[in-house]
Order: sequence, then C-alpha cells, then structure tokens
Amino acid sequence: MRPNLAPEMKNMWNILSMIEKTSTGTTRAAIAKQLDLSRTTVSNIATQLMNMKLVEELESEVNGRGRPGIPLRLTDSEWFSLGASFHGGCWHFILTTLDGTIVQEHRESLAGDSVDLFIDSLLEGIACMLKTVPGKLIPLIGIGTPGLVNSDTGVIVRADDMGWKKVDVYTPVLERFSIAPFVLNRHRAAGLGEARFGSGKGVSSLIYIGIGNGISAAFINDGILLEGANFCAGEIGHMLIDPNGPLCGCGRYGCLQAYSSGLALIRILKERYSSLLAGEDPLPENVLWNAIENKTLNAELIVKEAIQGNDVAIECLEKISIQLGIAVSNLINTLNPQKIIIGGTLSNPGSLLTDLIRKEAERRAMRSPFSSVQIEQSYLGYKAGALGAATLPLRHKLELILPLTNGS
Amino acid sequence: MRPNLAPEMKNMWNILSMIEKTSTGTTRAAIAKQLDLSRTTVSNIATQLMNMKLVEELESEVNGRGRPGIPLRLTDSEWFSLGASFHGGCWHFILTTLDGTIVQEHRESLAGDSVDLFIDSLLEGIACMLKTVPGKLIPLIGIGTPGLVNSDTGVIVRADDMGWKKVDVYTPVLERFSIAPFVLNRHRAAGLGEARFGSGKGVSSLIYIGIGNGISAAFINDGILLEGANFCAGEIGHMLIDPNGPLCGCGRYGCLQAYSSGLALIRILKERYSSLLAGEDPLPENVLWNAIENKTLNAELIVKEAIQGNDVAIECLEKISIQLGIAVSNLINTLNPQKIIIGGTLSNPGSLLTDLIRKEAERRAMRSPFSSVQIEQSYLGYKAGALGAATLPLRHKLELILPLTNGS
DNA sequence: ATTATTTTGTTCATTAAGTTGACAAAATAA
DNA sequence: TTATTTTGTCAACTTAATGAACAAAATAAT
Repeated sequence: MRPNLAPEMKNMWNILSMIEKTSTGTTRAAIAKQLDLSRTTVSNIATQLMNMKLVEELESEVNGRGRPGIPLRLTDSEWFSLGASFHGGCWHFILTTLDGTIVQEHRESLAGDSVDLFIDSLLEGIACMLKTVPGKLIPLIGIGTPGLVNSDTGVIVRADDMGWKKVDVYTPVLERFSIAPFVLNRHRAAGLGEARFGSGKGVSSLIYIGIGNGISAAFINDGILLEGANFCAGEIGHMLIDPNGPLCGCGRYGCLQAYSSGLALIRILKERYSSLLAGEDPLPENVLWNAIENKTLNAELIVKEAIQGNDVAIECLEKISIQLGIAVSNLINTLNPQKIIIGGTLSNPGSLLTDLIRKEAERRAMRSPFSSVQIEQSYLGYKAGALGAATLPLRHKLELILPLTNGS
Repeated sequence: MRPNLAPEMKNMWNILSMIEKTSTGTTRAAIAKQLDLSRTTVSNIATQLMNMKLVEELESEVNGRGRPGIPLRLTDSEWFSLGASFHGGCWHFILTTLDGTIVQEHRESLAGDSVDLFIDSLLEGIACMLKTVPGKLIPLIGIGTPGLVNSDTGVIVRADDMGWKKVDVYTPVLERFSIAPFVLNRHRAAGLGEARFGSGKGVSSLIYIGIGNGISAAFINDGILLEGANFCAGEIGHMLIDPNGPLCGCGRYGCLQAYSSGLALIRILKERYSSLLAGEDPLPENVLWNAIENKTLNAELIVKEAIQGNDVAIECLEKISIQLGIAVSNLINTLNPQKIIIGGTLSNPGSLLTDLIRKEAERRAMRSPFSSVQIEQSYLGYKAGALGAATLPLRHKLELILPLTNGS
C-alpha cells in the first residue's frame, strides 16, 4: 500500500490521475493548467502514455472559442485489471478497464467454509477470469479477504468469524499464475472501491464502514488507506460501546460487533421469537418466523423484510442501529471525516439501515463535526469489494506496467 | 498543515530532514547512501544549505577506514524558531534553534480568563521573546491554543472549557508584528512536539493524548497531523464511554471527558470528601481535605499527592484511568498505532497515570494491536506544546526562508 | 465573406537538476 | 612505506521541464 514511485514518474502519475478522474476526457491544455505544468511537458508525457497504450485520444469536442482540444482518456481495450473479494460466502471477481468500467464479472460459491475450499475457489475463479481477458492484464491481482491481513506477506493473520488463522493467500496465487496478489481486508478493499468509483469519489477524508457478520472500517485520506502498525487499522467491530454490554466473540463485553453485526441481528430476532413463543398470545403471521423454523434465516433476509415494511424486522434493525449510531458518532467526533459510507451485507439491500444510523448519529455526535459530514449508503453495493481490489493493480503497480511497456 | 513544497525542493527537504534527525551530525556520503542520491547531488545541495546558513559543518570525526566524512548539522546560531502554547492558565513561549535546542523560555501568567487578557498576554510574550532572538527569526510563529481551531484562518472556533467562541488569534499577531502566526489546538501542538523531539521520534503512526481540563488527541502519521474536515480530528474527549454515564459539558451523557478530565478528577475527590463528612467516622488527616477547605484544590495537586502515595488520591486516579483505558483501547483497536503518548497536566507530574492507563488498556484491547503498541508518558512534559508549536515554522514554512536567503 | 482573436498542440533551443566517472585527500590495513 | 578504502569535488553528460515561436482550428468582429 505504499505508492513508491520513482520521483521522475511523479508528473506522469499526476497526469494519469487527472485523466483517470474524468471519464469524458481531459485535454492536454486543461491538465497543464490544473497541474501547473507547461503544455509542452504534458504533451510529451501524454505521447509516452499513448505509446504505452495507457491513454488514448477521443474525438475533439468543440465548445468555446479557439482551437478545440483533444480529450484524453484511459484506454479501454488494451490493459485490464483484475480484482477479487470474498463476501457472503462467495468469491466475487471483477475485470475492469483502466477507468474502472466493468468488463467481466464472475462469482464462485463455496460449498463449505474450509480454508482449502476458500483457496481452491479463489484459484478456480482467477483461472476462469484470466481466460476472458481481452487484452493485457496488469500483472497484479487485488484480493479482498475476511479477517486481519498482513499485506506485506499476503497472509491472513486471523479471521475470527471464519475460525481461521494464518492462511497464506499469496503463495498459491503466485505459484499457480506467476502473478503476485495484493491481499487486504475485504472491507478495506470495498472502501477503496467506494473512494475511487463510488460515493467517495473526490472526498479527501473518508470512512467506509462494512457491516456484515463482522464490522470493519476503512479510513481513507486522499485516496490512501490508513493501515496502522500491523494492518489492523479500521477494526471498529471491537470498539467498546458499553462496559456492561453482551459478550463478544473476542471474549470481552460490550463490543460494537456483539450488538450490531449480522449475527447479532439474527440473535435479536430469535430472542424476540422465543419471548413471543413463551407468551400467551398467538404468534402473528410473519415470514421471519417461518424462516427460523426452516433454518433458512439469515441477516440479509431480515434487512430485506424491514425494507418491505415488516414491523418486527424494522424493530430489530432499529435496535442494532443504536450502537452503530454510537460508533459512527464516535468516529465523527474523533476523526472528523468529510464523508462516511455505510456498506456491507446489511446495508446493500436498501438505505434503511443508513437512514437509521444517520438519525442516531445526529442525536449523539457533536454539532461542529456532524455538520460537515455526509453519511451515505454504499453506492457500489456488493461490487465494492472486487472493484476496490481491482483498483490496486493500477493504483500501486504502475511501476510494473512501465518497464513492461517501455522496453517494447 | 499541508507541506506544499515545490517538487524541485524535494531533495533539499529530504536532505534537511535527514540532517535534522541526527543531532550529532551526518556526512554527505551517508545521506547519499540513505536517500539513494549521488554524492555529488548531496554535496551540491549541502553547499546551498550552507549558503543559506541552515546547515553547518562540524569537526570531522575519525572512526573507520577511509577518508573521514564531515558531519553536517543544523546551524545553531543563525536561524531561530518561535513557538507559543497556552497551558494551565499561562502562555509558554519557547525559542529554539533549528534542531530544537531551547535557547530561551518565557511564561506569561494571566490574571483572568477573558479573551482580551488571553490575546494581550500572547502579544506581550511574543514581543518579549522577539527582543531576545540572537539571529534571524523564521517568519512564522506557531501558536497552540485551547479549543477547536481553524488553522486556515487562525481563528479559535470554540473553546468550551474557556467559554469562548470565535477568537481571532491571527489578525492581532499579524498586525502587531507583521509575522504570520500558524494557530492550532494546543494538544495537537504538543503531539507534534513529542513526534519530533520527544518519545515519538521516528515513530510512523503515533497518537498523543493530552489530559487536562479537557481531553484531546493528535493523530500523527509519518510526522503529518491528521486534521479532518474542519480541524476537529483528535477531539476524543467526547468519545462515548457509557450511554448511561454522567452528564458532560457538551450536553450529552457518558463522554470520556465527563469521567476522566481534570475537572472530573476534582469532582470525584469532592464527592469522596462529602460522603466521608456525612459518615460517622472521624475524618482522617489528609492534605487534600485541607486543600478543599482552603479552595486551593486543583487537579495537578491530586496527581502529585497520588504520586507521593496518598491513598485517596490514588483511588481517584484509578477511577478516572478506567475510562481512559477504555478510550485508549478503543484507539488501539480501531487505529492500530505504533505508539501512544500520554501528556497534559494530569500526566506531567509523573508516570503513575500512564501506568494505570496501560494496565487498563491491556485488559481491554485486542491482543494483536495491543502487542505492537507502546504506551508511554510524555517526555517533554509541559514544554511539549510550545516546542511543538516551534516546529511548525521550520516544518511548514521552509519556503518562506528559501526566497529570503536565496535572493541575498 | 473576410479578418481578427483566441486557444490548442507541437517544434526547437535553453535551463535546471541529477548522474557517472575521474581524481585528490585523508584515514586505516598490510 | 605501500596498498586499500572512503570521502568530497570537478567536469562532462543525460534527462526533464520550460519558454518562445508557430501552424491549426475554432469563434467573434467587421
């Protein structure tokens, strides 16, 4: 995650970033003005980028007085970027052009949750995607996984919700495909996706919160992910909400995750069900009670029902959004972000959870930092993770392309 | 706070930073090796820096084989940097050499806490310091103040513990001395001081926590302070500890500050006193009871007594360190810092509070991020603020010096 | 319709910054 | 005393960026 470009490539990088930002295209003159460079310099670097087939010219558009400029945009037929991310028990794969347009999507469902299946499906999916690349692939694959990841080694240190420890993702991928993977936490990947292509575009201080079975966040400043000393930065699931709260999987009491994750949502609903069963009144008709009895209940279903107007589901969602609101207001008070994006399995079905969290956070956050923060639902939904993972190849491995293309 | 140097000054900046880090001096060859530059380049830039009187040569030290290198260090007699910070009801002023050696110190006590007195004392103190500068002053003054500061405008937006709103610090200083001030929150200034000269030297992800009447933090990554959308990042005093906790000055319940600030410490001790008074037993002898009766009690005294072994004081300190430990463990879990430094009025008298916080945090934080964090007491103590403020001139306004000296 | 104006992208000479290679100076090791 | 190693500097060369000049392509003015 350290953008470690040689200093002489700095202008090239900046120019590329500017081109990246406007899908309709930017002219050389506009870039020169914005980056405070001479048109000559921009022109020279632009021809280099065009020789590398990273950038191409569009039809010149006539708008004002003077000779019309020729818009430049990222090539959409030469280079491609591959990202994978694991959500809701399956691997999502996305192949994009340089500007993030999705070219190909794929999903691999897992039959169980063993480590071997996890790795095998990943390899299977990558192999499948590699066949479809209609050009050159940037020689790096972004991979979002559950748990705490050491991105230097590409090893999942621990993934509590899966019950895993020390899962090496790096070696199998490298050995099978001779392409280095960049492995990171899936919610952090999703955060990067939102920052680049979603509702975080152009936001300088951003927090993405992924709410699924676990709860994690990504702190992103100026497009750069805060990693912390061992890549654990963002693990807000174990923020303490109430010292007297319920037992969390980590062994402590009152963690956010114990109140408000997908697992907690299911627990709350089941408690409600039991107490109704124990009561005297007849059980009112409800899809969710059937789901409990059929053992088909999952957190996403509860959220979907809530969005449909199912009162019981809404109540449960309101319950978990209290602690989420507390956590969000803590983040607002202490980190003063410009925008907070709520994503993950519990947010994707609709904006209800985000609305509830916003309402709670407004009650609890300080006025000054709250007035300057926007709280929004994830825009990319379940695609955020794989898209974010796919940003890593271009974002951090431009050096890999340059020698490859410069030499030829 | 945006180090916005022209790209061509990047090497100069890096070389200066390397020289800055070693007080004993670094040779040109060592710098070249470290920064991966040619010795020629370093030599050229070094002569420029020497012409600017920012750097000077020391006696060459003979250690290994080969021609001995000539150590370079920051000049200590040409340029000086002035910082001011407001703590414990008085302004602290520090004049330093470029490498942070303190040349002159001064303190201005305030007779009250009106805004006018606050500004007048600041101007008075600066005037006094300016007389003592034994060379050229970097034309920027770093100023640490209570409250939320907009560092773009130099205005204190609000300082709740002082009861102030919209205090313009920038204009009076600029008008009187024709030197632009850089204004920031005092605890953030102290954090920068620790990061540069104190126990945060060389630490890449650092959190400084200042505990006084209020509680604030500075999040510093690679020497750069996280500011947030409106410079509020670090206001951890209003982190929610317990939704059912005591009323905080901000109108909400259970904020960290309501439990654990200096004001809370005094409240806790007084409650203890009242309950003892109400009891049947005779009041045991204690300096603190006298202080309450004489109205000379302040938070620092309680801390000092605790360090002396006063049981009542220790109990009170233990009480506030529970919530501080919760807050610290939240920061560890979510931000995964390399080091946490505890400073402020309640920490300066001794390491007791830090030790108590460390113990609490160990109980509550997750093992993985806790194992990689060091929790240490502030090294610079009450000098941290003014020293940190004094780092700003050099750190962010090198551009100001360069035109001044290049021209001549 | 024609000319003037504006803006773009390119060509060419120039400048600035950094690199390589050679070399004298100053230390230790043989 | 000589060989080796390391440092700092000088000269020649390379590279990236700039500014000035200019043709091309649009609109505005006459």
